[in-house]
Amino acid sequence: MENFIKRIDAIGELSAESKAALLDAWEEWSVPKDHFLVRENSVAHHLFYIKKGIARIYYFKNGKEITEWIALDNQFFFSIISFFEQKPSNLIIHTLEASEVLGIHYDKLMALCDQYHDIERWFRKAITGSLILSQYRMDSIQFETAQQRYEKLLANYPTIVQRVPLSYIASFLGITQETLSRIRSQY
Amino acid sequence: MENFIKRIDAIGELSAESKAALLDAWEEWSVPKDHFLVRENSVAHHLFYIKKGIARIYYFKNGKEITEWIALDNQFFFSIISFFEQKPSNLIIHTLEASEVLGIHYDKLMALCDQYHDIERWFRKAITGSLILSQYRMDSIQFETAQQRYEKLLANYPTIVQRVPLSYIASFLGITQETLSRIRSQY
DNA sequence: CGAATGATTTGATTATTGTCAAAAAATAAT
DNA sequence: ATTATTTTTTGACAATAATCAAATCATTCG
Repeated sequence: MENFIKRIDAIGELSAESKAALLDAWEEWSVPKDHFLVRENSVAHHLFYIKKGIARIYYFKNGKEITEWIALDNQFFFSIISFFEQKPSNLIIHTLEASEVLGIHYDKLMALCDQYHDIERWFRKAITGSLILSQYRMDSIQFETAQQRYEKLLANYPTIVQRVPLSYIASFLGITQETLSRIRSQY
Repeated sequence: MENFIKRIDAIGELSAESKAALLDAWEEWSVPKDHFLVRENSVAHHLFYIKKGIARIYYFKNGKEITEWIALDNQFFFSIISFFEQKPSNLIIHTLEASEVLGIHYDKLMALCDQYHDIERWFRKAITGSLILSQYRMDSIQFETAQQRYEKLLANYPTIVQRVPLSYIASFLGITQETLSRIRSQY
């Protein structure tokens, strides 16, 4: 639980009471490899945090799998559009390793935001962080070559190559697996 | 002021008191064409709303202008990273027509968020909208061809082509002006 | 172990867009 | 109105990555 609380604290300060209420709202699951946390065409009810393991967030577009995000140890992750709009989406969340996952239900989080002003602020800051990340990622997709994006990914997550199949990494980078394979052969 | 209030209301409900406080916090400027609302390497102190006119948000990257956003009538716009982190950025905001602009100062907005829980929630919802938009834009950049992106832009903002130079539109779409010119010649 | 299945690499070709250069068109200035 | 300046278009070519196909390489299972 240690790292999780650190991540919660890093987002924004909370009163003791609010923090206790927030921490209490998370459910915990231990799931095997190849488990679906969110299935296709369902509403994303939870915002997740991965304590241990790997989860892949992906969807089908014109019959092809598009990997939107790969969440490693100690990351928050969720299906942004489906979660906020509480509408079904084609987004799928699937574990690539046996994982320990925490999740908070949309209704519970909203209730906490209603009840505690500082949780509302905390969540506002969390979303702000997401938005900033999204801006950086957009810049990366638009202006960096496939090779630069791959090198950055390696620098940020050195273990990812050993733990995630090439095809998923390629699709996360927005390139084909053939292109990624050619980039790797250059080393 | 009519449309502005509609946009404020559309984001989220506010009590009469909060709404009055929020509305009171906006400053109003009438600026000529070619006016800089935010200069390079300065901190973005304001979140803006454009009542009338056009503003372009851009920055220099490797000596080239990159247009991050083009704000037309009745849109909110701001330099996301600089505003939230209150750090100087290379982002420039510049009017392309004589414009009427509203702006709220970062400190004032934060103070209102502290004071009124429902303004905090309102702002959280506003940022959520921004994040969702950002996700859709990322998808568009990654998977749509330049032509598809141009057609979408035309559908959403039919007047933009008459009001904004081609080179800015191209840079907003993430393509060169030569490519955009070739797309247009196909019609 | 050895076949079968799945993942990755390699090869050949094509499509899209970028780059650099110059021409043409549009706009502004004298 | 004519010149000057800016903007847009066109042309030739190069670069990046996609597509389709086949060949390796690795892993799993009987």
